[in-house]
Amino acid sequence: MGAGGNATSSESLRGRVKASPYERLRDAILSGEFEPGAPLVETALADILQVSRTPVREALSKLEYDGLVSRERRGLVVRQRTADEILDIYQTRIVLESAVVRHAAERRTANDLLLLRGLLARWDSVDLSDRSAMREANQAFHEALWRAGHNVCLSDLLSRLALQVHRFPPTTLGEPGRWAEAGAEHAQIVDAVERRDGDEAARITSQHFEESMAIRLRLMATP
Amino acid sequence: MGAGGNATSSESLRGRVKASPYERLRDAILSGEFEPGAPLVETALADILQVSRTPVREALSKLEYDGLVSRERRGLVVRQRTADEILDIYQTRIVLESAVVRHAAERRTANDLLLLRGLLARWDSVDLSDRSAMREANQAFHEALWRAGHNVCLSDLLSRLALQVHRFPPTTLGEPGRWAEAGAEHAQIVDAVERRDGDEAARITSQHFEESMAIRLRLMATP
DNA sequence: TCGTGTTCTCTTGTATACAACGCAAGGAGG
DNA sequence: CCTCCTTGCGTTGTATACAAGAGAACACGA
Repeated sequence: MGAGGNATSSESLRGRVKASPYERLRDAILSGEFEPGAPLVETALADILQVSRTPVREALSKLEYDGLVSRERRGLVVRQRTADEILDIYQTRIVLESAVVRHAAERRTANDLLLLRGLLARWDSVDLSDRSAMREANQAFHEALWRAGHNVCLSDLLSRLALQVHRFPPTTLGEPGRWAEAGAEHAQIVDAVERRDGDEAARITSQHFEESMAIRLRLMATP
Repeated sequence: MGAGGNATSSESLRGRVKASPYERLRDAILSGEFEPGAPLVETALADILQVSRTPVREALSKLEYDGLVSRERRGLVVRQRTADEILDIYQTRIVLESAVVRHAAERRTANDLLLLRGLLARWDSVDLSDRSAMREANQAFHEALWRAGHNVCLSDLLSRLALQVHRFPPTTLGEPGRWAEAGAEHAQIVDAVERRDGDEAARITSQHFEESMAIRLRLMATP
């Protein structure tokens, strides 16, 4: 189809040039360009991405491992998470995030702390009308925390888990007042990590994500 | 099997018929048929497995995600874990296993308990000279524990993590006296789960895996 | 003898062709 | 009118052909 009139999703998918099929498809799913439950036909995606089926298959296979697409009786579809699964994912994430800050409190270097303080300082200057900037700032902070834990296995697991709750709504930080509250909690976590107080850091982290989970559940209940 | 004379690894790889390339390669790596660091050339594996490169590539891609193979500058090799990485994996596993039994204590059904008791009862009748039977019994018990936690996300993560420490030695349960000790700890865990005492179950589980980690580190230090 | 440039081979990445399978629609028989 | 079978199409799974890149070996010159 020359002019490419109808396909709503082809626009931004065509746009990104240097990214791999995996990254492009992943971003398309995470951004909601593909609705949950939408069928993913290899030949169609190959057409849109302007590559052959082979790299598309590879990308889909990775996305299946990421838990972003699932295999139906026939073909793959964008994975639809149930409320129960979201709950499971959050509970798992709470466990892992708490563990990682406990490690961070024990193992953090001066550099880790510097980086965390830097990200914390930028928190209040983020434009609250720009959701993607908010998401990015939050992501950067938590990634810095993961790195400060100095456990590659833990941070790998967390980066994969984090993918699965980036789906709609992309963040729970849009709730009124939540941004500032989250910033305060982050500061408390960094303080505890600086004091090498693992228990306290883990406690606050738990609370922080419990709150986030509660907001998401509320959002899911009232769409 | 006709000509396949030299290849030491082709024997059991050719043997299994119905298994997918992924399963066959995974088992070959886990069983140590492929040495850590050994190069995995697609065409060679395709030859051995009697399939084309396409399914082999797919299998290797999954194995890379499992962390069992890693990508060098040129091609893939069986992943060699450093002592630090093993430590990271164990620490992560301790966190997750503790969390799962805490959940199990809260959510276990009567059926879960029945299954666990059944596996526990079989523990002492396992042939201690049969390493693979030991590994299987242990695996079955822990999988039952994962299921009793009723958190799909947690059990998925754990089943993948468990893959990564199945490498040599396949189990730490071969140490003198460790089998009985582990059985006793398992029984304590199940008791705590039955009493719905999550804290105690988590505590014992932590200890259990700390011990396992200590044995493995000792084994790694003196090969 | 050592360093460097070039070629050559081996391996991966990509595209395409073919086979097998499942699903759906349509027709025939009860 | 309903049910069951058959046929056709769409999609995935597999094989193979081709292109591009990285290393190694070799030859040539200093």
